[in-house]
Amino acid sequence: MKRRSLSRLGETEMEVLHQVWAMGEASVADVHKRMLGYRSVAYTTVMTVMKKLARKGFLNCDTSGPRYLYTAARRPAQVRQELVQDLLDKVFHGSAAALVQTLVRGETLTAEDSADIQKMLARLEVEDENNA
Amino acid sequence: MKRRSLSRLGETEMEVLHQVWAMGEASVADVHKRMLGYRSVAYTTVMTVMKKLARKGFLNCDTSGPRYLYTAARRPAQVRQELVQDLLDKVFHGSAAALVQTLVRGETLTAEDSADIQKMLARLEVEDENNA
DNA sequence: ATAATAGTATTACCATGATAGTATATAGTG
DNA sequence: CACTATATACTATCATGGTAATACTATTAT
Repeated sequence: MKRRSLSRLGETEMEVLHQVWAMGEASVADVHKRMLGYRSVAYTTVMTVMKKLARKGFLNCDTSGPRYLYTAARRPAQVRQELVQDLLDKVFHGSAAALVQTLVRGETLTAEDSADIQKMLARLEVEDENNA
Repeated sequence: MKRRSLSRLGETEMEVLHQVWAMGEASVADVHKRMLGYRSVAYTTVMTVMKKLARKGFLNCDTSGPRYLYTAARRPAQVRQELVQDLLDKVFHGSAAALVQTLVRGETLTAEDSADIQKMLARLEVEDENNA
């Protein structure tokens, strides 16, 4: 079976990952409680998902204490990067410009987004010049 | 249980969809032949995927002729838009700027990409002014 | 008309994601 | 030290995506 992109994450998995990232260190109970704030889910479901995330290398689990404590095993930025790359390849054949164009046309960009992005690109160009 | 995965479209599904978009109108054989150009896949696999895409509303199927002809049921731009929105929500909590920042930091942007994007944003601002 | 060909329908298997019930271990408390 | 509250382990169900073999049907060439 073709084990494609290791960064295959389901919706709930992503959700849980976000919670752990946000808390830095979390038990199953911690994550469960936070998730109950906006939707219903069983404690055991969260547990299963966290275990899967650990098996896949997204989380580390410290089992030395009375309750297991999970922490991020990989840098969030890195994980996000891979997810974006995935979409980029699959949907836009690798063209980042095409992706941004979709954002522009979809009216998903706020004025602030636009300004922020321009700032980032400007900075990027300065760096390029320095490296050249 | 309609929880779709992060992309709501599988990899092969996306691949096939791209082929149909590229050809405008295509039979299973057409798509299959093109796919064989870069990877091996069974004819029946392509057929099954196309049928699934039709059931999900991404493709229309004209069964009147001797062979079924599939066409896009929804505008590609629209579909891409949704896929990006999905990633935006799930991974970046809706922040387009954060997404682009990931692109920038991941060195996925070529100089042309950067230039293209700036052009798009500039155009966008002009439009905003006109609408204001 | 019949056989070969080409196309579609049916069916199925496996992996994995989403969800959760039940069983077991363990830490505090009286 | 036994008891209960809680956490984890095990297991199960269901949906869907990827893959494809096999069976059926229609077109075409002889």
